[in-house]
Amino acid sequence: MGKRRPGAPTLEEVAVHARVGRGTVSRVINNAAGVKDSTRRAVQRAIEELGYVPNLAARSLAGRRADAVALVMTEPDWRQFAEPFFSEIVRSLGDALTDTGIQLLLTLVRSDTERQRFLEYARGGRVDGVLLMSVHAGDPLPDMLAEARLPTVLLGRRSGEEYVSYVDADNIGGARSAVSHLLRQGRRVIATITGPLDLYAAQCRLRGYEEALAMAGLEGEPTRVAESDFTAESGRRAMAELIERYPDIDGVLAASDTTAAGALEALRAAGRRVPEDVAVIGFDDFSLAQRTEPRLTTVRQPIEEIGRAMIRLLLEEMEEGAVAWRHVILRTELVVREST
Amino acid sequence: MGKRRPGAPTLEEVAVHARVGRGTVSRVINNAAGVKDSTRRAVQRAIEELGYVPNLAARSLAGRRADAVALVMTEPDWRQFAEPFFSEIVRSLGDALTDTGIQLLLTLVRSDTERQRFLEYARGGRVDGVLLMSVHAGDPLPDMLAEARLPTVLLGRRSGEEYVSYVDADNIGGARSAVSHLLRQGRRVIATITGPLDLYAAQCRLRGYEEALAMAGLEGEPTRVAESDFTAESGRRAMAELIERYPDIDGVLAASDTTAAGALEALRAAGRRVPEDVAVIGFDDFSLAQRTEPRLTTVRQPIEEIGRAMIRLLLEEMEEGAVAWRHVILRTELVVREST
DNA sequence: ACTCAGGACGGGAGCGCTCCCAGTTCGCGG
DNA sequence: CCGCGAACTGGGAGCGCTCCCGTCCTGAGT
Repeated sequence: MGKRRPGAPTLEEVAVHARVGRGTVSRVINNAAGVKDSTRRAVQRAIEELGYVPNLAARSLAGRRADAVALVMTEPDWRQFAEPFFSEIVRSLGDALTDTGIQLLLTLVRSDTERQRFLEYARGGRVDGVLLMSVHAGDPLPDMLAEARLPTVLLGRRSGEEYVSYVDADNIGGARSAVSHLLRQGRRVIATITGPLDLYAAQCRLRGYEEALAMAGLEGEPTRVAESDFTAESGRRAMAELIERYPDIDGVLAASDTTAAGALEALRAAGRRVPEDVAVIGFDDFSLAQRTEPRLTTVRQPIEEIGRAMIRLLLEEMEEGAVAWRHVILRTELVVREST
Repeated sequence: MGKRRPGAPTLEEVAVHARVGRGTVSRVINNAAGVKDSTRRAVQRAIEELGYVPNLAARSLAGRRADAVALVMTEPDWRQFAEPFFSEIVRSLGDALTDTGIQLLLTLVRSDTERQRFLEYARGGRVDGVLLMSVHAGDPLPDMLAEARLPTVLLGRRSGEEYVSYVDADNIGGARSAVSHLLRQGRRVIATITGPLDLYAAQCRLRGYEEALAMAGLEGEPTRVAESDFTAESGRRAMAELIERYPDIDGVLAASDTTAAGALEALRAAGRRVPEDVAVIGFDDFSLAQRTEPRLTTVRQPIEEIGRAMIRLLLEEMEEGAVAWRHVILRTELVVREST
């Protein structure tokens, strides 16, 4: 299956053509020091003339590295997270890798078969490290990768777990400061629309909401909670439900900007003005937050930093050989706009 | 950068452990015939005991193939196409590959640098073939891949181009039959919401719309067209615009189900009943079409078949070495539900 | 008992690169 | 003009596998 381009020139042929040794050609294509300028140019001309492209399989075999890392997504997330979050993360990871010469490969793992196949691929040495998108609690993949001693970094913690490297945003703090902001504005009937509560991030945001109320001495109050799945549609439904349950509601923290956008629609439909009657806060601060009407106050997730941190941790592990687990929790920040 | 797990067992070690030759172990892990059952079992036990995993770099080097294909997306599409179309395609490609032992790798190409890097990766032999998502007209990637003699299959044609293999749906026919359906229902003021018209698929759907009107002898009529970018939001806007321009509108063909969903909202907001006042037809038949209110009549794209066809063409090219261009145009089908 | 076809099996010869050491050349002070 | 580090350069020794050919063993046929 799949004969490769036959007769592709080899490094050896380039060496002959340039009248130098293999070692020298190798040094040139790897930009290594210690080659006279004139020699280097000669080799480069030979490469040009022959249309030489290094064979990556041979390079991997000899060099014992793949110069590639995988970003693995499991089915559930990449559907619901799909839109902005996913694409933003991929972009920021791509940016963080641009000048490392490392290829970013996305892989979908939707079934046990595919998980197994990916594992063989990874253990077979086709990637030097693995990035995992929001892994669900029961997924055995992180452990399997650890067993294979493959450098691995998770995006987002799973509950409490420490024996794995991860990068996460301070969801608790973000939610807390959002709710505090509402309280400072004099709002008193504050509800929250959560994400799917089997996701640790969603649990954290809920916790932050509760903590802020507690800090304000409102512990006695009932917590007003509706669950969503991060989509606009579910946000609309959840908001409608909250309006019904708490007619005097005057503030809402949504699970994401998308959810908040849905909530805004529901509020409009119910004739409530934002922010006069009800203040709304989103989460994420993707571009959507600036296109809503009114523009959304939201908790900014530092996507760019998350991507950079993930790559940094992964590279460190690749360097040192996965001897320690690293955790980075990035600060979130409230961005105040017109909806509060 | 990135030392690989040191001391991973090699095929040689397995051979020693099982007291057989390297050849035999190779035959076992490749499921090749000509190994006595008892021997095979012994080897498998040795593999088990040593936790042996084949080194894919060595296998690629010796076997001259990568057992992987890349699915390349360029920035523009994977944002706007994003949601259902993209995920459905990936799913169907994944399914079509499951029992070939070939890994599907997604790659994002967002800049010239990344295009170049991917090309090196592909020409370096890390993949045996390339699948391209809806490539835009000016993209040089297909030609570069052809030059490198890498088997390549496009999803969706670019205008008229023939010197490349592709799989596409019959967009013209689909749009035509949708509009004919509306005409048969006695609708006379029929508009269309197109996709971005720099996309050939969108042009084709528009052409189908025009052809159906022409076939019905309505050529004199003005064509009623508004452009969208496939999102629900743009569908809503386009629909609102059409209502204003053609108050007596009684039928609409939308660019996609998502667009149609937006159009439904705009119609509801304008107090038009569907299908009594205005009939709406979508395009794609993704699951969304069954969740709208009313459920959407739509032109079904055979995603499953598209995925299978792409893989089939690619495997054929990989087998024969990219000597011919193959084209497959798949029939679309009108699925009538409640919105007409 | 002897022959011989055919199924099993072993292992040499690479695949194309990197690593690294030994050899060669160069530049410069004495 | 010689001596000596330092800067270059060449090429052997693998990396771990597949391919393939030659050998060995088995058992049926006579």
